[in-house]
Formats: sequence, structure tokens, C-alpha cells
Amino acid sequence: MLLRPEPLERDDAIATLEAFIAAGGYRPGDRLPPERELIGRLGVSRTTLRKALDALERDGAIWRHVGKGTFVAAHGGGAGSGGLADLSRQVTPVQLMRARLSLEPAIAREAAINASDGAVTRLKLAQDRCVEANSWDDYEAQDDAFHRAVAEATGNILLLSLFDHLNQVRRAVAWKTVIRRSNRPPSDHSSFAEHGALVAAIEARSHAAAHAAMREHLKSVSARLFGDD
Amino acid sequence: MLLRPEPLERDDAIATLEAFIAAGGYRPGDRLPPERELIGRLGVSRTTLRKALDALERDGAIWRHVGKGTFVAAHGGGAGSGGLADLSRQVTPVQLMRARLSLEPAIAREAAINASDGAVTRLKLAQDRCVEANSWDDYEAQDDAFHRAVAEATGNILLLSLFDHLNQVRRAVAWKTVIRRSNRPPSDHSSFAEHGALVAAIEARSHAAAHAAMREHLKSVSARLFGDD
DNA sequence: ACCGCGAAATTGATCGACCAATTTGCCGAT
DNA sequence: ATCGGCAAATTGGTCGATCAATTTCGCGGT
Repeated sequence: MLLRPEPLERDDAIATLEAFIAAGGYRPGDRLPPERELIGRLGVSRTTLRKALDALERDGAIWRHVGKGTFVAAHGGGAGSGGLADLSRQVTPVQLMRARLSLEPAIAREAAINASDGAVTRLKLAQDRCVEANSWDDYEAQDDAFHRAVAEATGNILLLSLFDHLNQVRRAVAWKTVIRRSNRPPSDHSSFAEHGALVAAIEARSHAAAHAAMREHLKSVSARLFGDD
Repeated sequence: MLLRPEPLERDDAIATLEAFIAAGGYRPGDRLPPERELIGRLGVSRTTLRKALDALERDGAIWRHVGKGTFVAAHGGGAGSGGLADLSRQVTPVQLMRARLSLEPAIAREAAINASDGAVTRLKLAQDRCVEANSWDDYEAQDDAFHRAVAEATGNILLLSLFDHLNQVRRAVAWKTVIRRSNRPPSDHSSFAEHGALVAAIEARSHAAAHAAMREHLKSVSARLFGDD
């Protein structure tokens, strides 16, 4: 009589595949055996193998291309890469601000180069809503929207995606240290003028000015958070 | 903020299913028809339908359980999540290069400021491996590792995470248009000198030079990909 | 009325097969 | 020697089928 072999669980197949890569001494960039050969070596069907490969590709541990094969990604078997929760625990406020200072001025420059008229209009709208905010919480939400509008104005969804990645970490990092003496931003809040300078630079399509304006704005924010520097 | 996937044939099933839910007037908490009934109504196989259901479940749009059925989740749209797969379909090579030019020079500057001695050593090692590559595939993997080593040298895991995010999209997008006249990079390949200049700038802790070196390197890569610009 | 059990319903997982899309490399013609 | 084209290799996607795991529900007995 024919006994069906115990089918490997899907997670088991992923673990088996990872073990195979590790035990096989595959280094980053190396090519894995074809799928139809792996199914023989690992003892699973192609459907199961491909599910495991899909999972590993989502994690960035491997990459594939039709006609070429399956390859081990540059950075290794990769325990938990990209976990957003991990990041927010490990990133310090200083690191976060340095990352913002690295990315956002460059985004502002791209916005100045590529912004459509409609994007500039939306930018002004977001700026107005910042001024009209009637509580610190509301102001933070509107300020968030303003910065995202700048990223949207680049017309580059990859840059927008990078900004969102950064922004999600920013929201998750605990701030605690902000001292607010009034219950809403004063009308001479320096950010208002800085936002205005940034919008003006983008509208004038002056990429250097936009870069500088965003940099100054973030340095101002940094100074408020950490004290003078 | 809805990233809609290009209606490639497989995502067609997802779109069809979403349309069915919307058109059927299903409200949050309602139960969808069984899979074997849906395949008849939507005209797809159960494998394809289940792939679509998997995607919707990952997005949080539906909820399933063995023996009970499939239900519409509480918060309908399932906004956001910014899937990586969607990105690689929508980002053009030009957008990708502009994003690299926005982020990577800033990373190089941070690396020059913050790199430890050990990081510089690892950087030189990665550079050597680029020169020693004996095939274009190997060179690409080593070049990938070199650029990541620069991001690691910043000592800022948030910047590293941003780089990885960008890099994963790069691997999925950049697979065309490259013409190679030899089977391995020639020894006077311009990237070698550019990598050297970058490493020297970082080792000298010269942030302006590192920024410029990375920018020049990427512009050189861009020129090779797209022709002179 | 209550309880228990088993059949039916339903999703979960896997399998093998087929065809499509893409890359690679060989082989023949010029 | 060079170029073109075609066949092989390889991953991508879909299909129908089978079995497993879980829940629901009706039906019969007490």
C-alpha cells in the first residue's frame, strides 16, 4: 500500500530552504539551483517551493528573474530586515533627525525641479492649514501633511515611498522632550516663515533655494528639540 | 494615497474581486460567497482566486477562517501598506535614478562624518571585491555590496533602512537597457576610480568631497544607462 | 427540552501538469 | 569572424484535483 509522505508545513518549507542556502555555502550574488531541481532535493512540490521563494523574496533575502534564475541577495539570510517596529525601538532621536536632514532637503530640491502647478497649489493649501491649526496636536498633523505634500510634489513615487518610510519611523519614535508653553503655536512661530520660504522657492523652481530652505527649517526644528547646536 | 497596481493579468483577479465586493454591496462584517462559488462567478480558477484573497487578507481588507468563511474586514479600504511589489511596477528607471541621486550622496556625506575605522576598512574590502569581479553579474553583486557598505558606514540604521528600501526597488527595476561589450568590467572601468575617490573622501572625513564623489559616480552610472545627459 | 454525534460545508495546503515570458547559448549562414 | 535565428533552460502564472482541518447544523435519541 502507498503511504503518502508527511507533507512539510509551509513554514517548514521556508525553514528548509533557508537551511539549504546556509548549508550550501551560497554567498550573496550566487545562483541557486533551478526550481525543478530544488523540489527534488528538498522533497517538496513546486507549488510549496514557490510559496517559500515568494516569502523569501518579499523579505528581500533572494531575488529572481525569468530566464536567469534565483539569486541570493546581497545582504544575507537576513534575520528580520525592514521590521518597522524594530526600527522605532533602535533609532535615536538624533539619528532620526540626521536622516531627515539627509533626505528631506534633497526631496525639496526635486520638488522645486518637478512640481506641477497643481502640486504648488496643494502645497500652499497645506501651508495655510498649518497656520490655522488651533492646537499643538492639530498643528503636528498639518505639519506632517505639509512635509508629505512636498514629497508628493516631486512627482516621484519612489521618493514619496522613501519619505513615508522615514515618516512612519518618525511618528513611532517617542518624543517626550518637547516643552510647550502655550496650547497652540504662536502666530510668530518660526516654522511658519520657514514653510513660506520653502513654498516660495519651490514655486520659483529654485532648486538650490528649496534645498537650503528645507535644511534651515529642519535645523530650526532640531534646535527646538535638542537645544542649540 | 491609494497605490493602484497596474492591471497586469494577475492583479486583474484582485481588481475583479474588489469590484465584486464593492458592486455586491458587501458591508464590513458581511460574509462573502464560498470560494467554489466565487470561482464560477468571477471566471477564475481557485488557485488564482486564492492568490487574490491572500493579497486582500495581507492588506487587511478581508478576514478568513477555516470552516466559517470569508468576511469583509471592519475598516474597508485597507489603506496604505505601500507594497514593494507595486512600487517596482510603477517606478520608471529615470525616477529610480533621481531617487538614488537624492539619497545616496547624502548618505555618503553622513558616512564621511560618522564612519568608524572599522567601517572604512570594510569599505576598502568591498571596493577590492568590485575590482576583482570576474563577471558582470558578480560585479553587480559586489557593487551592490559596496554601496550598502557606504550606508552601513553612516552608523545610522534608519539611513541604512532607507537605503535598503531604495535598493530593493532598484534590483526589481534595473534589469534592462544595459549593453555590455565585454564579459567582465574592464580594468579602466570608470566606476573603479569613482569608488576610489569616494572611499578616499570618506577616509579623510571630508563630507563635501564624499557627497560630490557619490554624486559624480551616480551621474556616470546614469550616463551609461541612459546615454549622455 | 436537551444532549451528542455525524454529515455537510468551508477554508487550508499541496500536488502535478500545462503554457507563457524571458534569457542564454549554440549553430549555421554569410 | 560576424551576425541572425532558433532551441534549450529557467522562472512566472494558471488550472483542476485531492486530502486535511475546522466549523456549522440538522437529526435522532434520551
